[in-house]
Amino acid sequence: MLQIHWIRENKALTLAGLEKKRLKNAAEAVEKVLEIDSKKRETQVKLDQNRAKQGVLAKEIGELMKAGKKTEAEILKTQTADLKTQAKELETLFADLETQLTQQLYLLPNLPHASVPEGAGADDNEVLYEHGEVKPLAADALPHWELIKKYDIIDFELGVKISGAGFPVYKGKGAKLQRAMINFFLDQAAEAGYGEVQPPIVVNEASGYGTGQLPDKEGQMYFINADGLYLIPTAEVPITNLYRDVIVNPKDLPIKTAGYTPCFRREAGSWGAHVRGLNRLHQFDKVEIVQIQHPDKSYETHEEMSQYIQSLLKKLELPYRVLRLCGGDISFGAALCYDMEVYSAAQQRWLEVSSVSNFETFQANRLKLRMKDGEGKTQLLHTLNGSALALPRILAAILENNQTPEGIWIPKVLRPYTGFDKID
RNA sequence: AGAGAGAUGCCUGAGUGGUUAAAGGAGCAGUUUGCUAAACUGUCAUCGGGUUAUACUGGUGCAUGGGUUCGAAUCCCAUUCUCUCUGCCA
Repeated sequence: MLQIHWIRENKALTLAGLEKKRLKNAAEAVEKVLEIDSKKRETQVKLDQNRAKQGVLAKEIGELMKAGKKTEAEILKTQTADLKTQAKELETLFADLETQLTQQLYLLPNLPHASVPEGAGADDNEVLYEHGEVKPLAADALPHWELIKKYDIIDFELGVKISGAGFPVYKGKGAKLQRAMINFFLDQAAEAGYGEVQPPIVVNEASGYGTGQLPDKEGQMYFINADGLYLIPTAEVPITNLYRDVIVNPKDLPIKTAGYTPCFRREAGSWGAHVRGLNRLHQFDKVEIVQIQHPDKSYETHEEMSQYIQSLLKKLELPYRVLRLCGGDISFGAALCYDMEVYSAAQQRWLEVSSVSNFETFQANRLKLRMKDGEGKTQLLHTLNGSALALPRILAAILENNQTPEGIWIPKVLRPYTGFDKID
């Protein structure tokens, strides 16, 4: 959430940023926010003055009562009564304006970083870097949804029976490979200095608001009605919310945390060849890395996280590219976002396997995640996160790219974890 | 799930209706000593008004939401959470 006093003082910058993000009616939205804000502050002044008077009167009444001057106290009481009726009106108005302001602010996305390219959608994203050779496959090469049947390592029909579409059952070497990847990613993260956590995979409403999934992406999350809890769409939610309402010591920065969790997404309305097989699931596994950083250093950190994620892809020997998302494609809360995509040879398309974002103070403002700066003032921190990595599409790419007549070769780095070197 | 106790700032913790969220600790800033340490002083949540910025100044905040009262950390109601005991259980 953007900070209202920042918008107040940087109206032009706010507007330009919102337009780059392709927010509809940006000018209108900014005007509305500022108007509510000014009314709210006006009301607060009146209310504060009213309360100040009430306080003075209450004190006087107290003294009169002590002195035994009951009739004089009664006179002052009638004055307080008038103030109280006024105060009640002002309080209602103030609360209403406050709600309105929050609701309006929730509608505003984060402002994009200066390096974010202009653009309306996925076609305008900037390719920053490509790595690895895209080898042509044999004419009889199969897409991963055929390979998993051939080698019997993932069963979608069984998943349908016990849960529904998009909930695959991993079997045999498929299940083992999943477990191997999780351990590999967690070990790598530990080596890179991330503290490991195992967070809950259901979260309350406050956590959903903290990282920005609520209110606008409510429909994307599974909701447990009986207890008012949401299944997490990503470990970003519980891990970042560990630091909700926390004032950290700047010496402890950056705070680096990693965790493995299953992720749940309803993905309402998705269909077609692009969501076939492992391309898009309702439940999948992911290792997530999160950093909390000093505002002056968050862009260095973003670069460092991007390099770290790329190092994983290199070790897995997968061809990949890095995109800098344009204003129209970048997510609601992010100021800067790189997507990592691996090339899926049999599908002949790029698959997003990671997304690393700097949220600047957008989440921290909702989380009330702060530090004390040099002058003893509280200041919002920056939050960043990235997938390192999401398993299903990595698995799809490994299956498709590494298929040979003898079977599917496991990347060398994973072999100590799987205990086998090919699926056949 | 049942009974009892409890929830106060970054942390510990006093406070049972009348100006003040006591006190201590951590952190930070300043002063002093040749460095460190120590000592001393200050600061310590949040929204405003005011100012170029200070200064100055008002409100709110004792788990959350209501209520009683001229006045609530303190009394009442509801909710959430924590601890202890009992029950159940991977």
